[in-house]
Amino acid sequence: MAAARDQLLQTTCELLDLQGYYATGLNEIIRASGSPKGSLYYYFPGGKEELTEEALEHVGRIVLGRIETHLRAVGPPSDAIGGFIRLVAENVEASGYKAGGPITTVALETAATSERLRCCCERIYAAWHDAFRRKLAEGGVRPERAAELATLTLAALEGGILLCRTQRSRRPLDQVAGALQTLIAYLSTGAAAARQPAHRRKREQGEQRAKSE
Amino acid sequence: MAAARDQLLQTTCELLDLQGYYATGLNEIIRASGSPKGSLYYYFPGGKEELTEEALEHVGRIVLGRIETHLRAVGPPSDAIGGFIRLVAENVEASGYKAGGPITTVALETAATSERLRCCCERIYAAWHDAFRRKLAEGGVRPERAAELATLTLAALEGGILLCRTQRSRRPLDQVAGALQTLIAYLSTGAAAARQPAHRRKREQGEQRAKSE
DNA sequence: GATAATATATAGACCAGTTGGTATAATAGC
DNA sequence: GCTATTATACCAACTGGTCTATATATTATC
Repeated sequence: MAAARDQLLQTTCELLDLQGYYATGLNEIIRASGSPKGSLYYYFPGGKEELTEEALEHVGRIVLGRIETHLRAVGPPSDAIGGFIRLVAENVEASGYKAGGPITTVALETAATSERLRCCCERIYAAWHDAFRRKLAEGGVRPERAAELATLTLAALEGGILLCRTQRSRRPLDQVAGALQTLIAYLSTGAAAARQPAHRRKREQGEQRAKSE
Repeated sequence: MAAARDQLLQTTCELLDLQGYYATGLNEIIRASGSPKGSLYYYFPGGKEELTEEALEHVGRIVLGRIETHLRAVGPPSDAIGGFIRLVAENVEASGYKAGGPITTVALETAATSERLRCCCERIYAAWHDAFRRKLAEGGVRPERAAELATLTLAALEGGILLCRTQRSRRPLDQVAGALQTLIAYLSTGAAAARQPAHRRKREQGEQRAKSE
C-alpha cells in the first residue's frame, strides 16, 4: 500500500528537475505516474504545493546523503569538494543536460510566490551548506572562512549547473571544480599547497583546445 | 511611435525577472503594460517566445553595460569583481529579494524546452563571461586561469543570487564576493597579495555576529 | 491645401486546450 | 460492513494564439 504515493513523489521529483514548478502540470504528473487524480488529492490534500514540498524534501535528503558520503570518503576538503562537483557534472552530462539541479529551478520560481516552498528550499540549502562547512572546518579552514567558502561552493555549484545546462557542456562545472579546488587548497593548508595542485597537470591537457569564452 | 513596443519589452523584462517564463502569462503582460493583445502580436508575431527572446537580449545588453562600466572604473580585478558582486547584492536586496537575476530563471526553465531561448541565454552568458575574462587577463591572471576564474565568477554570481532570494538575505552574495576577492587577489599578483586582503578587516566586524549556516 | 488612399497600429471578441481543484461513485482489503 | 483507496466526471479560470474591425498616421493625388 501507499505505493502510489511513492510513485507520485518519484515522478514529481523527476518532472520538477526537468521542467520546474509552473511548467509541470498536475495532469502530467498523474499521467506519468499512473496514479489517478483521486489518489493524488488523497495523499496530498494540499494539492500541488504540498506534493511539491514533499518531493523537494525527498530529493533534498537524497542529495544531502550523496554529499556526506562523498565528503567522508575523500580526504582533504579541496579534493573532496572538487571531486563532488565533478560528480555532479557527470550526472548533468548523463541527463543530456536536461536535469541535475532538482531544487534550483523551483527555488527561483517560487522564492517570491510561495512562502511555504521558499522556506522548504531554504532548509534544504542550509543542510547542504552545513555539510560543506563542516568538511572545510575539519580540514583546517578557519571557522569564519569555512562558512564563507561553503557558501561559495554551494553558489558556484548551483550556478555551474545552470551554465552547463544552458551551454550543453560539462565544461563550466569542471572549471568551477578546478578553481575551487585551488582556492580551498590554498586556504586550508597555507599558501604553499596551492602553488601546483596535483589534479591540474593531467586535467588541463585534455581540455585546453576548447573555445575560450 | 513604437512606444507600445518598448512598454511591452520593459514590462516583460520585469515580470520575467520576478516570476520566470511559465508563470508569466501573456494576458498579465498586456494588462501590466497597457498595450492590448493586438499590439503584442503586431510587434512580436512569434508570440511569447519571440517577445521573451527580445526582452532577454535587451536586459542582457543592459547588464553587460553595467559589468563593463564597473570593471573599467575599479582598478585591480579582485576589487572590481568583488565590488560588482556587492553591487548586485544591493540590487537584489532593494527588490525585496524578489528579483535581480533577470536571465537565470528563464534560462533554467527553457534550457530543455526551447532551443531558441536556450541559445539566447547562452549568448548572453558568453558575453558576460568574456567581460570578466578580459578584466582578469588584463589584471595579470594567466589566460587559461582567467577563463576558469571568469566561469567561477559567473557561476557564483548566479548561484549567489539564487541563495539570496531563497534566504531573503544579501549575505550569500557578500560571502561570495569576499571569497572570490581573496582567490583573485591570490592568483593575479602572486601568493603574497592574498595574505591579508585590504577589504576584509573592516567588513568582517559588522557581519560576524550573523548565524553561521 | 483639401481629400482620398494606404500603411501603421490599436482594440478586443473569440478559440480550443489546459490549469489546479472538487465532487461523488466504485472498488478493494480487512 | 467498514475503512482505505482508486477512478472519473466535472468545474470555473486561465493559457497562448487567431481573427476581424477600427482608429490613427502618413503619403499621394488633384
